[in-house]
Amino acid sequence: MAPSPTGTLHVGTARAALFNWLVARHSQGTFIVRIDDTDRERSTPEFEEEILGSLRWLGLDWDEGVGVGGPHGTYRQSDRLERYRQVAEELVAAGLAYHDNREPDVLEDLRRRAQKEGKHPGHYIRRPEEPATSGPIRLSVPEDAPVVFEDMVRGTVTFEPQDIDDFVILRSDGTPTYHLASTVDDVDYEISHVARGEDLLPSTPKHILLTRALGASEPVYAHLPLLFGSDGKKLSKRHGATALSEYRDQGYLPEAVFNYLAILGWSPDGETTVFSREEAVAAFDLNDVNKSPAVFDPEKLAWMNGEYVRALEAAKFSRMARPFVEAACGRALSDDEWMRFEEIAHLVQERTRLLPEAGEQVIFLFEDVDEYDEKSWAKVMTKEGVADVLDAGLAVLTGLEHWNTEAIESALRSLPERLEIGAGKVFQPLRISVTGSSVSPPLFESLAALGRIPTLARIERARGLLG
RNA sequence: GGUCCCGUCGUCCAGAGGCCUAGGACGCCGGCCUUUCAAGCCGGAAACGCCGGUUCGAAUCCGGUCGGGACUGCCA
Repeated sequence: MAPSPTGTLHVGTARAALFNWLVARHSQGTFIVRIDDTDRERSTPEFEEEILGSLRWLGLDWDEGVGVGGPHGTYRQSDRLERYRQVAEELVAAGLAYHDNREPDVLEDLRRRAQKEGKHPGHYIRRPEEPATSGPIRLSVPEDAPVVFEDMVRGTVTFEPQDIDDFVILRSDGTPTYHLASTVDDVDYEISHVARGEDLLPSTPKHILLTRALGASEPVYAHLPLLFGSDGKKLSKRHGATALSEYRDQGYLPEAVFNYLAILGWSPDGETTVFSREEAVAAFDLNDVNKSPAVFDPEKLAWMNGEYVRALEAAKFSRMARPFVEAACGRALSDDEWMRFEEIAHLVQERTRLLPEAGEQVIFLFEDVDEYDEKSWAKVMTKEGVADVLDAGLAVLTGLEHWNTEAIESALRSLPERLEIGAGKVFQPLRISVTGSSVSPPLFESLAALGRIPTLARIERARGLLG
């Protein structure tokens, strides 16, 4: 795994990392995280931290690389610039690469010519007659044989030499291009498997040629299908959240995101959708990964998150929900208030897919209800007899000796029969009066958690509005 | 334009010549449960891009076609 710290960790990159991790864990291999920061302009330490943090959050621990060390230094390309420059020069000395001092517009002409003739630029971007001693260094692409390789997800992939141009490996400022740096790293770090996005498939013959020029043999490649947005285009900002950290901040559970990402392009058997990390590790095989791109569906992720939220231990759910509840209320809650939440937390948990939803469900516990959901009011509170229901409710609740779920339930349960109306006709007006909406956690528990005084006050208030 | 990759329900994933009247999941629709909403349960609509070929038999193999995508930089 070799992210570039030029931005936050993208979900597509996270998925590639996830697959790398699965391969390593499945085969008891070594999962390595290195940093591709040759783009000094855009790379920052902050992004690097963000990316590593996101990886850890997802649960992708690495055995070797940035932060944890290993036999190959810092695993940061910016610390190896000299190594890359040396390799490039050795290749020049060996006659396998050359300096190219042609002007950009000369090269541009060659490309245009190729395009005009319906050919690949590789036909013309070649070593010039007169070798230069300055300028960027290009690799000399051997023109005698096609580059063929077995991709673990694509199968056999073939590139003709004319379709590969003599690409730049060392820029004129002496810094390596991505191709050089990443290939040298693969060789130096003895990488056995490279699983990366399909967008790098066209670069792979270059990497293979470079690897061979270095006298090494290439790793096994696996090019993962890309992630698309709902419009079938490469996933980007306009499709919603693309940074993994946004999901963390919005209260998604890492296990759920892990599971969802894993199922994009792979499945253990075609029947199972929800599975643990361990099950994924046990079943994973790069050969089983799909070839076709996958559309990232936030709806299914939300559902999946709900599966994991419901499976959470009660205490853990409360702990995780707290910041979202407080955010919904706009203030921190006292321990006393928090105990009231915990009374109905298990009921909230069942109704939560995304943690922020937990907050919305319990605002009524902590904030007074001074306006009501318009639709709910219109549908329920304007009906005949609602005032009588509230009066009756008020009467039985006021007389309660103990204020708890059981007492409230037994008091209210008798009302429908006594008033000779349906249960819903009794409970919905009370629900709206107390919570402000016709949708809420179960009524008796809600009233119990809210407390006697506020409950009665709210019913009275709603009763007053009915005139 | 060129090179390469891809093509099963709206979406994700099964299917590696007969087990397919194509299976599972999300979403959607209907029902049950129920004081609401969820959850759960039951049921439903929904796909092999198209055309040829190989074969007794093709979603599965081959060719073509159409469609989509990636790449095409001294970015990664």
